[in-house]
Amino acid sequence: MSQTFQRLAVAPAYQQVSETIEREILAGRIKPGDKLPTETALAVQMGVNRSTVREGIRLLEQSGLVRREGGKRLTASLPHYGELASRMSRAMVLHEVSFLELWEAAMALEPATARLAAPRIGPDLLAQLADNLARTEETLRKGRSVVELDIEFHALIAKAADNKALLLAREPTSLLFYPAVGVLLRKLPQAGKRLLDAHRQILAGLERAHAETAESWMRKHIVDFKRGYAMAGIAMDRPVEQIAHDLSPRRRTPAA
Amino acid sequence: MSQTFQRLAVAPAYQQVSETIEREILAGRIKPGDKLPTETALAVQMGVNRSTVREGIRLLEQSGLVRREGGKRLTASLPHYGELASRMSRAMVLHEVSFLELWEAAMALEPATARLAAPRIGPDLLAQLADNLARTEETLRKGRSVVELDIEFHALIAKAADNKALLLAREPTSLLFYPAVGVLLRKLPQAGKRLLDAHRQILAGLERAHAETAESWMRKHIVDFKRGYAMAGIAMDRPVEQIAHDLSPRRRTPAA
DNA sequence: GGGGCGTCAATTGTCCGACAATCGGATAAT
DNA sequence: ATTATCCGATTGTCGGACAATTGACGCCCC
Repeated sequence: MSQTFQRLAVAPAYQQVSETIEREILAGRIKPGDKLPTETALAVQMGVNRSTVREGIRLLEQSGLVRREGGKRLTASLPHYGELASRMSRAMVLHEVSFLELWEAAMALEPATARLAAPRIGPDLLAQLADNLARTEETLRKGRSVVELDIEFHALIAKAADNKALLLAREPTSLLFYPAVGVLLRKLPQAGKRLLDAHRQILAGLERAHAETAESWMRKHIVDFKRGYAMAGIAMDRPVEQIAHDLSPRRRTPAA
Repeated sequence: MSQTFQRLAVAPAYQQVSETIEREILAGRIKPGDKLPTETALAVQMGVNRSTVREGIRLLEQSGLVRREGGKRLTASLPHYGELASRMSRAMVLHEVSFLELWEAAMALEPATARLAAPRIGPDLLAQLADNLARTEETLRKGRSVVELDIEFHALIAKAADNKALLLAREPTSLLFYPAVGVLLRKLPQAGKRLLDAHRQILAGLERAHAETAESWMRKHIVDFKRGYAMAGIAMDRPVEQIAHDLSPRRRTPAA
């Protein structure tokens, strides 16, 4: 009854096409920005039909290694963080991630991000944060949703931390977490003031390049959300579902 | 000189096909595991050619929402974490992430993961960790590379933390970080013993469900890597490059 | 009756050829 | 110099075709 034989892997041609081109890019023989050969040329070189090449190209296109600008020639490209992150967050939704899980992840990521950002942030991002803060205040006064602004605030800090690994690690969680926080803000109006307050303190810490302040206020900020959920009596262990459903209406890349 | 007009987005048909099917899945009208209609049926329903449908399917296939088991009928599916993570780490390599960035991310993620794992880990994973430890010891004695085992050790802990958001956040970093640590282990043989020691302490903490111990030893463990890099005089701010090049030789899914 | 085997239609993977629309660029006209 | 016109190259989509493989059904034998 031994399971001695595995399925022998015969990859369809279109997959091999994709892998072949991918290897060329990964190995650096085709650099981001370079134009790839035309479909017909690829088909001839690889000895397959153009239709097959096209299917292979679709795979690369979705993985972000290749991109069609406008409607013309194919160019190699670096996968965009935004697309990766939004794909990941969609995956998380499908896997029914709960608010608690998001919160725990945010607890690990956001304070650390703030701490790193403090000594590295420059005047430009500080100004953007200040502007974000002002708009948040304004929006809050009008009683409108500050979810996008909240996401932006934290994303700006992540940018300031200047760490691509961390940026990519936190983005998917953030895309789901803050919308989930939005639910809270609607239920618990006073949470808005607390959010604004925390943002102010965090910014203050960053302005003084004071890592401790930035980190600890960020921690309080995140802790607050969980407290808010408890206070509002929202179930934390249930899937966040499609709260963030209408985000990322991504189509073909608009010209640069 | 105002940039008033954006490129108006005309999505090609194959992309619309992909988006249409994706919406059906995201909305839950097609559930993971369900079989999708045949290519011809889809083509007829959407009023496009089968080739076009196929190209659309490739997009979905790459995003993991759809999967072809063996060689037959198309089924909806949840994106696999492993594939997502390895795609992300490839992206990070292309973006030339440095060891320092990975280390900072690991510093944020791993101790928090260990802390969460401590009260949640079950006997099964504890046994697997113990086994991993034994194999690590053995492998180290033989002077062979423990990179895979190291990755596995930390992945097991992440599994024990039972947090999908965190699992997904740390995996891509981990896939690059530990191979980068492998470089260190080859240069600095005594680091192997320190690694083993740390793993032992972490496991001990987990066994006693002592979050503090697990977390603080994990922190020491990660800090050690940076110290090792400094000691070995390896540049930390340079891209990790294709250290993890031969990982993830993923082809089409072997039959279940 | 149940398990194994052949048959057969359905489906996929690949190929071929075709054509309108669009693009890049060169050339001519204003 | 800018605009208009033309031409070849390339992409997006289509139609049809066919071998290989699969799934399902029915048949046969024990």
